[in-house]
Amino acid sequence: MAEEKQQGLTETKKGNFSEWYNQVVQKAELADYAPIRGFMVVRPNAYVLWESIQENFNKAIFKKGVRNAYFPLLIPKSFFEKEAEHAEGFEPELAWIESDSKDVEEKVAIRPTSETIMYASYSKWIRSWRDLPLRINQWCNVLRWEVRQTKLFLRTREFLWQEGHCVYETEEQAEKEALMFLDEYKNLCQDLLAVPVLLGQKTESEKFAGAKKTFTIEALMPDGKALQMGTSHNLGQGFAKAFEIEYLDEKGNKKLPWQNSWGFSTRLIGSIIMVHGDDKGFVTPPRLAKIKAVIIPILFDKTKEQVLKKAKEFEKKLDFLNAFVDDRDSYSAGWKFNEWELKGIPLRIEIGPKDLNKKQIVLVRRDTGKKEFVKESKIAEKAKQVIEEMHKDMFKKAEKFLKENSVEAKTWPDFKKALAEKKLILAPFCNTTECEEEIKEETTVTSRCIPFGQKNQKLKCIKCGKETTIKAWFGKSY
RNA sequence: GGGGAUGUAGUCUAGUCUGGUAGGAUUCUGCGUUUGGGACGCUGCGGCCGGGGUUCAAAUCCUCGCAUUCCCA
Repeated sequence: MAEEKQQGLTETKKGNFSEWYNQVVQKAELADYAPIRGFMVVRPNAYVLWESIQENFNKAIFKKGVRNAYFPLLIPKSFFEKEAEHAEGFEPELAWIESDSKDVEEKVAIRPTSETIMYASYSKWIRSWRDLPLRINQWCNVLRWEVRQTKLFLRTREFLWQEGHCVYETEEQAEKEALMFLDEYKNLCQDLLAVPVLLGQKTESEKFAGAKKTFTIEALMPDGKALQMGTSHNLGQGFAKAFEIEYLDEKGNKKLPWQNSWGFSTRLIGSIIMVHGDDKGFVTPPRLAKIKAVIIPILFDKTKEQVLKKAKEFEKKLDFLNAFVDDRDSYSAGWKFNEWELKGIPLRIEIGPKDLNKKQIVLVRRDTGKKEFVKESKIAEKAKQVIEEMHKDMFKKAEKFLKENSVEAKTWPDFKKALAEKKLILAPFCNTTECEEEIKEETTVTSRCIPFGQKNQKLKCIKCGKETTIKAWFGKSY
């Protein structure tokens, strides 16, 4: 009957994954294409997820002393010239503003990231060791003029993100906190989005333009591609030098501070769709969901009034889930089931005449479709419990997939075999740009990260055979 | 970076080869009957991606552009 369900998905997750993804995004009304190539409209169903992410993350970083602020959209050309590596990295993707205005002002570009514009302010604000550490975050949009094929949420020219930018007296502090924020990212992904991630450091060729070190969290998508979920950088003193951020220490000596920056984007929403979505549509991670339950009354003429009254009662009782009654008259119950499954509301509560008599309701989980009869008096408690179970089960399922699809390779043939199986591969690596280039040329895979905490090992690089002490994750990536 | 494919109503699609009144399904409006896994009857609204060209005549042919998408590296 699938072909008759015009509203539902016509492609499966195991079929054409890319087409399935596009359908979920559009049919669950998460995003739509904009009239300009490579741009997207974030629709309310997805924006509410972003707000939920913001709410949670703001709370976490506030406790770490971070305050939110907002800096300008436009960046003067000269700012890009101050830090050479940074400029070189972003130059190809910059969008310059053209203006018919007669004013001859300096050429400006739309921010691809805000290091430069923020640090210009920082250099004015920081005078003393007492001004440090300075920790500022901003939520904003950025623009990177991608030429590659775009994909809703995963790669668009404009996207929403947060970028934190901190300044410290010592490198030790800067790096320690870069790792601390990375850890917050991990918590956000795993505890809120139910997406397991691998932590590590980026290789030389994958690190951020202008950074000394880049740390990352990476997730594995169902098609075997890795998705970078967030990064944090030890920026060293390069930007401080370029933007003349200086301070006087306790002894009155002029010093250059150390910096870090860290960011994640609306790409996270793409990861949720891919990881948790199924053939019925989107599945909202239950802790993330703003509306956690929909109440569907089963209406018959004779009992309509009573059933609706009871449904409204539950709406109030379940206000903490932002539950709402779908009392639309023009749709059958079955239609509503399908619609809310497509849109991914975690819990469905059915109330019909049979339930009234038995003083119960029907509770259905979106992820497994499992139905349960619950006594009226137990519903709030039960709903809370199911939401937690659902989160844990969704995380476990994704974690199992990650484990089953990541392998260790000791030899180059092993590496290529694992690659053919679309796996994430842990392999000894010499961490040179040349070697990484060669691997990329031959296989199209890139390094994802170098896991933390590796003890000194005597290894030989998977490609060039040179001695090394580290292993790195490799895989295709978005 | 290379190679395909597609564009007709909110959605899916017929018509394109061979130029001649753009048809259906679904959604949507309204009314009535319905509602425990995509109900039904009647009614109404809504369309050829954009520019240029060929022609008596273009959804159809040519051309440029725009947009979307898939595969490979």
